[in-house]
Amino acid sequence: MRRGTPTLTSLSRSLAMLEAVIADGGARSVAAIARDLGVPAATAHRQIHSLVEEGYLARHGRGGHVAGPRLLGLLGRLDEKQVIANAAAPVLHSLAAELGCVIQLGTLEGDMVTYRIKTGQGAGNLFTRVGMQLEAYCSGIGKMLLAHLPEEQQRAYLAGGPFPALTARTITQPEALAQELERIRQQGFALDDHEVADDLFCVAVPIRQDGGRVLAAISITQAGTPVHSTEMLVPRLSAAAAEIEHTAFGRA
Amino acid sequence: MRRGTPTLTSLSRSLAMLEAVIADGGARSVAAIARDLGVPAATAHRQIHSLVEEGYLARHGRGGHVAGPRLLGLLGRLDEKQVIANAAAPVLHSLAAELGCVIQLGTLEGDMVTYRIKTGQGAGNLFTRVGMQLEAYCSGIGKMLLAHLPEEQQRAYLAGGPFPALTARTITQPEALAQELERIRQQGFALDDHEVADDLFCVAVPIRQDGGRVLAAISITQAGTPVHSTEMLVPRLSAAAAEIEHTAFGRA
DNA sequence: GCTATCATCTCATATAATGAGACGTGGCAC
DNA sequence: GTGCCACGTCTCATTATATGAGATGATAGC
Repeated sequence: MRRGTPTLTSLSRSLAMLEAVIADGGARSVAAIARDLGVPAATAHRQIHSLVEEGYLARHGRGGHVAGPRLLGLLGRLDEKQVIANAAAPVLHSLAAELGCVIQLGTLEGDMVTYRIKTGQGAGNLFTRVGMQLEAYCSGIGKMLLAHLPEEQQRAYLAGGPFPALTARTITQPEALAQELERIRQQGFALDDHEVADDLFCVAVPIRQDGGRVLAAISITQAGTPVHSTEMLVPRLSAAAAEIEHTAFGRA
Repeated sequence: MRRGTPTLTSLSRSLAMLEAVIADGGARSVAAIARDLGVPAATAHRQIHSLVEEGYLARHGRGGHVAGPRLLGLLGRLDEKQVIANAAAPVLHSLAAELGCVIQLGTLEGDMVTYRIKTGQGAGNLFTRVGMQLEAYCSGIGKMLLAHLPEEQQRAYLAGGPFPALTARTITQPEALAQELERIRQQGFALDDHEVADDLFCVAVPIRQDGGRVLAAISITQAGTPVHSTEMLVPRLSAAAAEIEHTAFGRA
């Protein structure tokens, strides 16, 4: 197993077998796959049987195989947005530790923001939890995501109020919200200026795919008197976003 | 490795490791994962290293790991539509063999139908090939998929003509096509009555997710004088569709 | 500068994967 | 009906491969 040597582990053989079975949509017989891969039929049968037992493949009809529940489950967690979350997790963890703030990552599902990552300390009564869904109009992440909705959907959202006030500063008027979204789109970051809770202040920036579609947003939340300025936070967040985008979508 | 014995293969260990790493979004250290899984640190390191070499994981920053390019590639081939194609392949193969016809599965990407499966014999000059993209307005699969577009998009499609005639029977008028789509939606199947080629006749039914969204369609093509009646084909196709839906979306 | 934690490497050992062959089965042609 | 062929399954001796303890190097925290 020296470096550079084309390794020959049982794992690589099994994964190659898995992909070979998946590749043809489950139609070809095991024997045919075995021939293609140049492995003995008995070996191919044993490997595929193991993959079926593991739930990574599932038998279907006569000799066919399709992706199994465990593989689908694994990949389900890796949809586009989850890919971002996976790429983001380590970046956000270290940034949160460095700044001593809570950092969150959220995505828009329908009208609601889903919080997928929450890391760091220092925003005592921030009530969000990973997996929680919140209305979009009042949070930094939510407004950022709304700001980049297709025009059609954004109009529909704005028409779909009401937008109850959570604090005295919550934006409750559709017109004001529309202006705010426009401003957010232009300046590239969103502020939650005590709009969701009286002592919380938050800055959010978008995560983009290939510089285009906004699929997620990340935010830093500070409680009470802010210790970091917006001017300092935006570039830091943007740098983190760039790193996340690169990890999630760049060449591996 | 007797039957029933909780097998302890190196494959299962590696897959468990893969999932453990993915599960936490790549944040936890290898040592932490090793403790959680109760395996020696050296083993965990070696396994993860192998997975990285295989391209199923990728290192990220300090000690973090995220999904690797090969795993993401697997995901790409297994998106929603591809999941259907995988589930459908064995069903369609046997049905095609049984009926002695060509059976195809297609999905709509933009304005074009992508043919993902083509199986069976007996439609000599049917020129489609797997992976080929064709205009939607003239084929059974295409019309079925158009019929279940959101109203907005369907209107846009109909306004986006022209629809060149491929045969004397091709529907070329937007109004006529709109009526045809409405009829298809109501009767639950689509006919291609020599609209795409002079001697081809085809019946198509939809594949639905949870009884709702139409994500794909399957069709039987007959050349020359049909040997099977539409009345006989529709239930057979529908049964196949039901089986595919169950495999793709039902409990595994 | 010291210590604790983590990552990496080596190596003897035991385990698990391998592949040839034999057997059972189903489909198909004649 | 009969024989043939391709496929799936099982066994078993052999060998390759994964394993885990421990030693070493690298890093962060105190």
